[in-house]
Amino acid sequence: MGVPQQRRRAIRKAILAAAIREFAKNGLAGTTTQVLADSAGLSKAQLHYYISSKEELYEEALLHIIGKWKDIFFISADSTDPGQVIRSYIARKVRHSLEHPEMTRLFAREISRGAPILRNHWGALKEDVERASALINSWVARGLIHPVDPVLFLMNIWAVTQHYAEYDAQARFLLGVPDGEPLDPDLFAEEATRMFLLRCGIKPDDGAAT
Amino acid sequence: MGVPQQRRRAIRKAILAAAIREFAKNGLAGTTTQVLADSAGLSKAQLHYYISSKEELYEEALLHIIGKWKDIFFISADSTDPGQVIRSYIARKVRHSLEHPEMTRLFAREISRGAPILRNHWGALKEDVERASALINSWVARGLIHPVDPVLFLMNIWAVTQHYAEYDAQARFLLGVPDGEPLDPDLFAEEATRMFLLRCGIKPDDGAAT
DNA sequence: ATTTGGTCTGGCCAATTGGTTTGACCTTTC
DNA sequence: GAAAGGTCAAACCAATTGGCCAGACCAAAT
Repeated sequence: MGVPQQRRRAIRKAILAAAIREFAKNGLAGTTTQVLADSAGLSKAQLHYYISSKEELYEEALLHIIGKWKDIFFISADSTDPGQVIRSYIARKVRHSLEHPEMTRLFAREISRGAPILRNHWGALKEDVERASALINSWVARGLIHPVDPVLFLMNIWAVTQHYAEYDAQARFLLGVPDGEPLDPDLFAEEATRMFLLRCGIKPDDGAAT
Repeated sequence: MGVPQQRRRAIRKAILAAAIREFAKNGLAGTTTQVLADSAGLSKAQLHYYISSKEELYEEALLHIIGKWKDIFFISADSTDPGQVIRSYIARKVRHSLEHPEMTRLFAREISRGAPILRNHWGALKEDVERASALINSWVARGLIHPVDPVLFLMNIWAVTQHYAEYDAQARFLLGVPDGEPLDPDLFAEEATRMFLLRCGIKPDDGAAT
């Protein structure tokens, strides 16, 4: 691949990052192509040279996010210890939420609108959820955790772990963390893990079901 | 008050409801005054006769929401039973989230943007949180519940209870509930209550700390 | 009947928007 | 070195937007 190809790729990457950043802040309609261009360090004409339309860039940003998530939040079924699986999953999700809040925010915005775009890509989501549900149900069947509705359990984990990306501003205010300083992922992951493990009947410290 | 005054008030109410509905869907910039007018059953000119600007209407909608919440989500300290207080609080929040998802969504959008408007009205929030925190701390001190960071505890309750308003579309898809049918508040409230009570060391069934 | 005050309408305008065009510039290839 | 093709900036365009205005309408008061 030649140098120009690399340059092209770098620009596209910058555009995508800018898109996620800006769309997350003010939504599809609330983000002008001029703002996108500025945010990506390009002129407006240059931006339009690389993208076909604002709407398509929006969809691309969403697809990029769910693709990335599929990689990061894989639930490995090879561990026999539910406590460890849950703990690791929550820790990864919290960390990602705090490190890339724009992704979570953009995703939330889209769902909150009724998911007009992502609606067409829900097949993958369903698959993942069903795989995770099956795993949780198998834990219940083997008596490793207390009975629980796996879908509600998963959705509640998402709710808690994603909350701190979306409500970053509120959390900072209530916890007294200034804007420059990062929020501590361990603080949230700790508490969330304790809660969900307790829900499963697992003592947070030793990882064994009661 | 005369009939014309009533009419005026009814129109303003319709405008406010339309504002919450539409702003929640597409945000401040994404909502045109024409759409607001249509949604309120008025002409655009008529709308502009009743409001001074789109931005001000947006702020009014936000203030209306937090004002309403202050009334609904008051945590009464007169009950000596933490379990009952928590259970009632969660039930009210879930019910409200499902019955008026637009309010929760609009609020979430604003916070997610960094709360540029609501930032100026955070005094009230802080007060409420501090009152609730004091109550929770007193429970801990009296040994009624297990030790817990009250702010994290509260934020996690919000996360879970508000989740189903924001992620309504996703929840419907995963639970297989068609768009016409309402989501069952008890299903979510049940699970959430169980979880947070367990976190406090309260057995969900009898309401006594272990 | 006429005045008066509030309400409403259609038409209008200035500003902004997404996107295009034109022509210049640069790099590669022959 | 010149032809070709990719890249870019400035000007531009059509469409949309928030908001305004002159006057029509209308109910109540005189």
